[in-house]
Amino acid sequence: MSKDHITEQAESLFEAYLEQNGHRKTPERFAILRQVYAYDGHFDVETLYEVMGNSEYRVSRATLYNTLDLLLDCNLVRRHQFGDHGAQYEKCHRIKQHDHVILADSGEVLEFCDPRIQQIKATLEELFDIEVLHHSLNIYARKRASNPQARVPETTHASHES
Amino acid sequence: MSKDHITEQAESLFEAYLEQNGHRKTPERFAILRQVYAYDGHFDVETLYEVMGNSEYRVSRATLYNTLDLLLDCNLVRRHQFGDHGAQYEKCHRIKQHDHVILADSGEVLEFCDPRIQQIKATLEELFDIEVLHHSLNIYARKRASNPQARVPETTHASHES
DNA sequence: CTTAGTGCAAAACATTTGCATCGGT
DNA sequence: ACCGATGCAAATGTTTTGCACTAAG
Repeated sequence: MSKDHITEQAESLFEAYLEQNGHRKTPERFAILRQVYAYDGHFDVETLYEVMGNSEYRVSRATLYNTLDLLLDCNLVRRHQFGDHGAQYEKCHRIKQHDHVILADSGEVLEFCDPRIQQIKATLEELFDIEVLHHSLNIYARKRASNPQARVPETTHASHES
Repeated sequence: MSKDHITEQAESLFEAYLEQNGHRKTPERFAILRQVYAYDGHFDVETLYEVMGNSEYRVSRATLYNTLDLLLDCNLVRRHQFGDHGAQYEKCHRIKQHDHVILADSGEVLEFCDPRIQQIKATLEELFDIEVLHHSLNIYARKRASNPQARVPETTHASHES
């Protein structure tokens, strides 16, 4: 979990972003970026705060919110609002765009990627004469009792998480 | 805005729901339902609270939240989480399912309905062996400067609001 | 040196909860 | 009469803000 290729790449992008926007390159910011990229899956601010407490740099919640905003702005993290309580964040290496299925019972989050969402966005850009910046697609579902062996259709790619 | 057909229908459904679930049919609950259905477009709890203050029945915020939960449960309203601050609600006559485009600049909300989202849901049901309960698709975009006349593609149906 | 960034604690905000009272059933 | 629903205010949990201090440029 120290410094893989993706994390290094993210650090470069972050550094460039900070320079270009006249923000200071503080050690806290990079410590947060590293911690965010060390994380697999979703996390909330409180969790990040706690785990940063044991890290090289201890940062305040205010700094976390501040830095997460910067990371959102340069697309190095994504923010999600699954339920009602508190936003969830996750790292975002721009490959591997995906959306989420939230299971009602367990709160478990599945990921999937369906090309049709891109088609919808393209259609909307024409229809409304807009430029789509990003989107959020959350499917709320529950596990089915029967039919244990599901087969995998062709268009959609799925992956699991936590 | 008094009592159109849709509102009457909603009241019947609400009444049936309350009976079947052993909830009391209080005047507050029906006053809220009527006010919700008098509303065109999205509203937040605070706005509803204020407008209810001038209404036949003045209700507390607690009752609003409580009643909105009931209305959500019987699918007479939908809840949305567009930005960070506070949920937005809207009435939901089960025809006319739609999703939202949020314009970054103005916060204006456009509505659209694309059949491909249903296809995606069907695919996911097979793929993960789940039963989709509902979904939330928000497209964040900004207006385009150029290309004033956009033409309307075939698959997507659009509507405007606010 | 200048001033953005930080930590801390207080404030703001939306939502939930506890409790006494009210009113459907 | 019973007990669920209400209003109010206090509590909760998350995010923001004010301010004095630190450190990046």
